[in-house]
Amino acid sequence: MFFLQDLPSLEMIDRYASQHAAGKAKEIERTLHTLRAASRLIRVLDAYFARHDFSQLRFLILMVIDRDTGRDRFTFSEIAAKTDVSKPVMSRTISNLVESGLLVEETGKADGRVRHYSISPPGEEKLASLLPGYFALLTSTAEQEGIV
Amino acid sequence: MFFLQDLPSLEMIDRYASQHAAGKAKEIERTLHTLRAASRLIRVLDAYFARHDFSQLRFLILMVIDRDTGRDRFTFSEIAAKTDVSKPVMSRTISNLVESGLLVEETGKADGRVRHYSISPPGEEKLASLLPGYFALLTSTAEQEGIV
DNA sequence: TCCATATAGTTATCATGGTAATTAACTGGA
DNA sequence: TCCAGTTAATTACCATGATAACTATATGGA
Repeated sequence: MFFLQDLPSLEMIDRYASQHAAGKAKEIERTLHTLRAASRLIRVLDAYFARHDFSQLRFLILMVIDRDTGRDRFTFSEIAAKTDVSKPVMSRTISNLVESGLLVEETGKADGRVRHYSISPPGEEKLASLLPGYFALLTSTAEQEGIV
Repeated sequence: MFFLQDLPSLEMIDRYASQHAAGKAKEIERTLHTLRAASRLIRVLDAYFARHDFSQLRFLILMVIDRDTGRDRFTFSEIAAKTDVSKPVMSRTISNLVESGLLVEETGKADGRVRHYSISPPGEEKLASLLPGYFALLTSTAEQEGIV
């Protein structure tokens, strides 16, 4: 997350960056602006999921499993690859989803190390209940923050 | 942070969002793209500060105190207002900076509740040592991720 | 004066991100 | 066959974000 209420002015950026990024002040300003807008959007989304006793990562895990209409089971590694978080975080988060009954776990028959996961009916319901609000926030906040 | 390696395709977004955000698929796609790019940049910056035994927030605190050329002391509340994090996080992070000698703390004479902070010479040095790499990453990563 | 209320900051506790080290299961060559 | 190396996932531990509850100090009216 990036946290500044007031972004540095162009003049300040120039003062700081002139030695090592001369002439890039305008570019840096735009990047900081985008960074702050995105951080705020992430915060809004996190708060939305927290209000529903959920988290963005749990939501995204359900989504990446659900969105592939051709398959219903994915391995731990496949999910991890789609979501770009570290394995320990994925491990903990998936365990949470299994404990709360939103994912179903099966250990691989061919390879005993591999865990397979599919969405349970309650998982489908949870995902469906969160999607409208998610997309609504995504569009409205992005507009407010000037991301789009 | 936002975590998806593969963003949902336009078709998927349409399928998910059509009921509640009809016609906004293109907009949602752009927002998700920006969100992912910003998350990656934040991760790169965090890694940069971690390599230097620092954190983005500690850096930003030094910067907001330093950048105001007209003043050298700021109260806790002033710093908190400039940086948009919760008070407990600010409290912990400032304590850390004071313990490591980068900030100097004084308790207010007029009001015993208020804490004033100024940057120490080592704090100035630390800030100066981090600035070039920070702006370099900001420009290069932003370019790579297509933020600019 | 003195207490109720307000304000500044801290402490306690939790959630969720990370890396390093570990455990469990598989694989391939001596 | 069997063990050295590899791969899949977990455990242990830490950093940094949050909210709720608390402590310490100040203030203003009876």
